[in-house]
Amino acid sequence: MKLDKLVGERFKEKPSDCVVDSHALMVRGGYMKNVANGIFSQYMPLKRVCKKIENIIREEMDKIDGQEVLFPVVLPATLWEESGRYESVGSELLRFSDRNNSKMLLGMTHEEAAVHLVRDYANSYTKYPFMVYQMQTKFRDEGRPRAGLIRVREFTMKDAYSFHTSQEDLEEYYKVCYDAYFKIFERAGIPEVVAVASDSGMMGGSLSHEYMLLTPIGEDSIAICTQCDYKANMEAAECIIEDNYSDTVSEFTKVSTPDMQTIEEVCGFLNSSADKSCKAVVYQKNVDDEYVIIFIRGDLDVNETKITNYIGAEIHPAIITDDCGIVAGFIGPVDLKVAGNATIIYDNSLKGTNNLICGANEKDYHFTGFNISRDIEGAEFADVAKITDGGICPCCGKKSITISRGIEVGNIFQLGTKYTQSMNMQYLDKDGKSQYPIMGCYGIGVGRLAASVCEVHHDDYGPIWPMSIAPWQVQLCCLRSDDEATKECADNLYNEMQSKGIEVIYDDRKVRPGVMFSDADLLGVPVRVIVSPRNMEESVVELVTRDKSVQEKVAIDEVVETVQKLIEKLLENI
RNA sequence: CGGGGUGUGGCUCAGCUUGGCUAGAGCGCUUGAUUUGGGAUCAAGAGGUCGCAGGUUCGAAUCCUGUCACCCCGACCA
Repeated sequence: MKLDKLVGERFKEKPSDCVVDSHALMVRGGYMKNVANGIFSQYMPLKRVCKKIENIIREEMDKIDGQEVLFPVVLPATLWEESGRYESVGSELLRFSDRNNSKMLLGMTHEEAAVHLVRDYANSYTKYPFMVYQMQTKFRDEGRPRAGLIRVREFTMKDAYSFHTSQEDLEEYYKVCYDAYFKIFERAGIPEVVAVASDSGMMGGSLSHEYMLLTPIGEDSIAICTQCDYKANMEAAECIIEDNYSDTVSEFTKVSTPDMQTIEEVCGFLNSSADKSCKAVVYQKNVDDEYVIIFIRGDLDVNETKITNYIGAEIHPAIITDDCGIVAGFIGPVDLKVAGNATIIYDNSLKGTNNLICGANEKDYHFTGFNISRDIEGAEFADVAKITDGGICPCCGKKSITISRGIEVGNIFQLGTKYTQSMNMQYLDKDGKSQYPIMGCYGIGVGRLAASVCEVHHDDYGPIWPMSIAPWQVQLCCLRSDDEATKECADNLYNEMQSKGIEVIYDDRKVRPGVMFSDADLLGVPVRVIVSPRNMEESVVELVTRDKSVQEKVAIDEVVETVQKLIEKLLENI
C-alpha cells in the first residue's frame, strides 16, 4: 500500500469531542469517522487491525473445536418471542417492521438464532458437545455511547455458543474457553487482562466471567483483593461486614429529631456515627409498583443489581406518595406500615447489630437502641450492599479490597437451559429420554478490543500497535523522494518487501520529514525503515521500531532479511 | 431516563453579553517560488444558506420560541 493514496485524513489537532486517548488518536490518525452517535465507519488502518484481531480469535476458536457460522443481522420478532426476550429486553433492542408489517429486530446477541440454527439437527446425545461461533455486526441501542470505540451502538463481535448434555461437560468446556480467552488477549498484546466473576444480567444462567483490562478510563468498577486472587465485579462481590455488636445494650427509645432527614443530620444531631444507624432505601418493582424497602447500615450503599437479582424483579427508585404510609426521611423497621404489599429486605450488615439509630415512621422522630434480633421478628437478610474500597475480602477475609476501573473486553457465561427450554430444543439421551441441552456463550467485541489495545499501548504521538495486530508490519519512509538515487533505492526495497510477503506501507510523498514521521507515528506501525540521501551516503537505511527499542543502521542489501527477522522476533512472543 | 454543555469552511476556534456594512484567524487544501531528518517560509487562490424552522426588527451568527444533532456527568447496559 502506498501512503499517498491511503484514504483518510491525519491531522494535528485533537478533536474537541474526544475524551479518551484511543478515540482521539484513532480520529486523528484517519482510522475512523463518526457517522452518528455511537456509529462509526472504519478506514483501512482500523479495518486491518480489526481483521487481524478477528483472525486471532478465529484461530483460537478453531483450536477448541469451534465451527464458524453466520447468523443474520435482522431477525424476526417471533424468534425472540420464543425466549421471551422480545418483551423482557428494553429499548437497547432496536425493533422495527418490514414491508409486510412483520415485527423485526436487529440482533444484539444471538442465543435465539443459535438455538434456532441447531435445534433440529442436534436431536441426539451423540451429536454433543459442539460449539458454533460467528463474527457479526451487532446493534445495541445504547443510551449513552462514549469514548470512541469503547462503547458504541454498532460493532463487530465474536459470539460463540456451546451445547452440552451435562453441567459437568459444560463446565469442562467453559474452562477451555476461559483459557482460550486469555490466549486471545495475550496474542492481541494485552496479557494484563484479568477475569472477574460477574453478575450475569439479562443473559440469565449462573456462572459468568468478565475479562477486564484495568485502566482508569474503564467504565466498570471491579473489586480486587490485594492479598489473594479474589476478583469480582461490583454486582457479584459480596459485601462482608465486621460484627459490631456492643455488649452494653441500650434501651429502645423514641427521640425527637426535628427536620433531620438524612443519616448525616440525624447522626450528627444525636452525636453518633453513620455505622451506628440503620437507614432505609425505597424502590418500587417495575411490574406493579410494589414497594421494596431495603434496610441497611447507615454508612453503606445499596447495589441495585443485587436487589434485582435477589427479588427476581426489575426495580426503580420509589415515588413516595402521601397516602402510602411511608414517611420519607423517618423510615424505620419498627411500626412500619405500608399501604398494600411491600417487600422488606434487611442487608446482611444489620445482622446481629444493636444500639442503632433508625427512623420511627413518624415525622420528626427516630428511635435509638434498635436491636434487630430483639425488635424485629423473622427479618429476611440478604447481601444487597455495595462492596467498598478497603472492605473485607469475601475470599481471604482480610481488609484488602480495592476498587479499580476496567474495560470489559470479553465475557463468558454458563447459560444453563434458559434458551433451550424456552425455545423447546431437546435431544434424546442414552435412555431414550428427552432432555434440554445446557448452553454456554462466549463474547468478544472486536472494535472495543482494538481500542483497548490502543488505550494501553500509545504515546503522545500515536498508537504503538503490537506486531500481531498492527495494520502493517513495516512502514517504509522515503525522505527526499525528489532525490533520484534515494527514490530508486526505496522503490526497490518496497518491491522486494512486497514480494517477500511483508506487509508494508510505503510513504514516498514529497513532504517534509516531520510530516512523514508524524503520520507514521499516528499509524503506529511497529517497524519503520527510513531511506534518505543522508543514509545513502553510507549505503545504509535506518531501522527503527515504533517503541524505539530498536534503532539501528543496516546495510541496504541486508535490510529485507533483517526486517523479516525482526518481524518474526516481534511475533514470537505472541 | 435525569442533569449540564456545544453547534460558525475538512479540523481547532474567535465573534454572540451590548443586533449594524463584504463573517474572521490558525491548521489543512490548490498553484508557484524558496526550502528539506520531527508537523517550513513567502505570494496568489478555492471553500461557509453561522445546525434547522419559525418569530422580533429597517437590519439577526448575535435577541425570542420550537426542533434536531453532538459531547460530558449520572441511571441503565447481552
